[in-house]
Amino acid sequence: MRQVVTIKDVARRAGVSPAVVSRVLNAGTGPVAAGTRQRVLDAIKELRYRPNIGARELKTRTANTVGLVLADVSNHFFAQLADCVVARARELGWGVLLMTTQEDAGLERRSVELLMEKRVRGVIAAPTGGNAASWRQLRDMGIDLVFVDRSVPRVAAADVVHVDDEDGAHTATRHLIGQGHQRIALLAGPPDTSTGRARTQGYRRAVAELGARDDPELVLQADFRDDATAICRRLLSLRPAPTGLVLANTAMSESVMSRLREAGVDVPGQLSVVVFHDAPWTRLMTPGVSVVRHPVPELAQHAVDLLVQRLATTRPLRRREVALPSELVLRGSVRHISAEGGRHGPAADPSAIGRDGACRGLS
Amino acid sequence: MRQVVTIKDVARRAGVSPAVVSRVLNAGTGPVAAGTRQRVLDAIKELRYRPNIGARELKTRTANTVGLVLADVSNHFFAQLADCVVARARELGWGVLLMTTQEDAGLERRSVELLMEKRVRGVIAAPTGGNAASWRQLRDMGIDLVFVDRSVPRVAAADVVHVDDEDGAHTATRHLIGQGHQRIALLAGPPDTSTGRARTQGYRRAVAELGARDDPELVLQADFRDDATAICRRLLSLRPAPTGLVLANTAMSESVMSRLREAGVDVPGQLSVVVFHDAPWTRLMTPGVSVVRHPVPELAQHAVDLLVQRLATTRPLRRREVALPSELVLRGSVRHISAEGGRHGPAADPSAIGRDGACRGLS
DNA sequence: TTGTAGGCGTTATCAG
DNA sequence: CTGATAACGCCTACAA
Repeated sequence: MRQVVTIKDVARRAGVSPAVVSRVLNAGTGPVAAGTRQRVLDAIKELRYRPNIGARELKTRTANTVGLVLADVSNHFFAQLADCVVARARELGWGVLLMTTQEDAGLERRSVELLMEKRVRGVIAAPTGGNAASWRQLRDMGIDLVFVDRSVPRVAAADVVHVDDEDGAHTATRHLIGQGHQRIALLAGPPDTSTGRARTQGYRRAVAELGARDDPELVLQADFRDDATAICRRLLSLRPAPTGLVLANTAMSESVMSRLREAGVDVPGQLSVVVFHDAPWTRLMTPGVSVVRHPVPELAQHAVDLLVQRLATTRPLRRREVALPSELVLRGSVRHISAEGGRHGPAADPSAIGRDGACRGLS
Repeated sequence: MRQVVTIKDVARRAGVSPAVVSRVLNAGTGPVAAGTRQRVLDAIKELRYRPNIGARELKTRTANTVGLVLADVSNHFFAQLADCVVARARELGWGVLLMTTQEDAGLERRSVELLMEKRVRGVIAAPTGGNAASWRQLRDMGIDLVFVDRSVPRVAAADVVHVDDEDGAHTATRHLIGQGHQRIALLAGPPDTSTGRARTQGYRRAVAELGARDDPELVLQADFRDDATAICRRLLSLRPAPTGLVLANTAMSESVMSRLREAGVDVPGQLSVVVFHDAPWTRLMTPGVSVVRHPVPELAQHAVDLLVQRLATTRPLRRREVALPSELVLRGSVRHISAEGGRHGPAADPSAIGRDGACRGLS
């Protein structure tokens, strides 16, 4: 970094002291004569002076940067989340330091450490589930923390905004059941994530309500980095073959659908599918894919708002939790079948095909 | 930000001076006895001390943060780019400050200003095309700059790594021509972006080689924020209707495809399409969409590498430009038609359907 | 091998 | 209204 124009240069140019320049920079911080102010402003413009935010933060002990910790921005869900957070943050004049973890707890820990050393003002994170100690230390340093989408149970001092995934999975599974499916597979995230657990629970509850045997083979909890091909092989080798699938692992759903298609699996003729997260591609498949839609913009907005509130006040707020509902969006990837033992009925249920309307609660 | 443990606290705890602590922090910076070092290390651990990077940067005048300026992370192309850049940056111990501009030159300018004030070490950006003065000032401050994907012609001091879009558009158009299409529409980005210009040129060159009349109506240069529905209406109202379409506006291609599908347009029966950027959804449509594949990971890697090289040396390097080739990936969205006047031939060309192989150069 | 002192660019306090 | 002066947390000669 070469030498760059500082507040002193501006002061000299304007024929005043650095203190005065500082005052015009942060208006309201002290008196300054109109004439002087103009001279300073001119000097700033002529010299193209830019204040050094780092130095300012050192002095004032306040940052204008927040950290955003996500697994993977190439996943559309996180990408959309990041986009919303960054946009909202910019409106408030903040910078966003983006860290990705690839779902790796080690990388996550180092990300948190870097964020601490950078003295960011707050952090929004979709945590892997581990690193409770790191998150706590972050909080101990006075850095506010909001978990979004996922959470870490043992970190009490963090706000959390998430989707009611238990209900979402329950609704999705119930929908399949309502269309006559009895053998329904689930592909969820690992049980050490809060979303993986919640979605599995919702699925299990629906299956239990069906009174069906809870075949553990049907529950696939894949690591986010697992190979989609292997998962599909496992899925397709289940006997008797499931007629329904709840695809609740957002990181893998796209590639799983791709593999299924390559394998010649007819959706919904052969397999009915409901996917978590309303990614754009679900609308482009033929037929469209029924999804559990997550309110991503609201998720992001609440996360930022919770953080803002904490940053605005100095006294400690008690922990808050926002649970947003998801909605089941019916398109054409679920087929109605006759109730007897998972054999396919002749016709697709028109009510479940081609519609893009939403339907909350039980299907 | 509450009071937090500083180097002095560690020094006091270890019974040494702050200077010693600093030396063990930055090993190799000066001598320190083994026993002392251990006491300091212990104190650091006990106090859970984290150095204040901001203060360090103020002193050493070097940052470990780079800025990343993109239009919109919910666009898969940029998301993938961001993911690669962030991942690579982390390996090198850097933080990445992400700024999105929504293709708005004003937002871009403010982003650049914030980056300057943050005194980031370098910036990687896919610029809108304006703000030449801002980019220059960034460089004047000694902040290294690499343009990726797009560039600003009037900013000489920036490296640029991009895709040979002229060739890509030419190849795509030639492919359509080779399959018998004579009336081919283009949807590109606005002409004030380097990619919009290059793709339009490549298309024009191919059309000129065909010897066909260059119907200006066929060239749609849409602003990235334009409404996909309006564009589709315009597209579908062209008379005689084009039989081919080069979708070279990455930000809109997904929604345009969506609208076309909703409008009941048969691809490729009615309209043959080649899309820029190999987004995952192109593989999920039926049939798969032929694409001009951009080497995004290489794009990101080169961008980071160029930046690293600049950051590593103090003497000024001369401007470098890396042009990466794209490749045409044939799937099933282009149909072979008989040569006479744009009427559809009976059968799809088998060589252009269902293949996922790549074919560079002329089709 | 260790400690002291000065300063990075900025803001805050307090005399003029 | 303005200007010295002293931090903020850290690094680095240079002196001990």
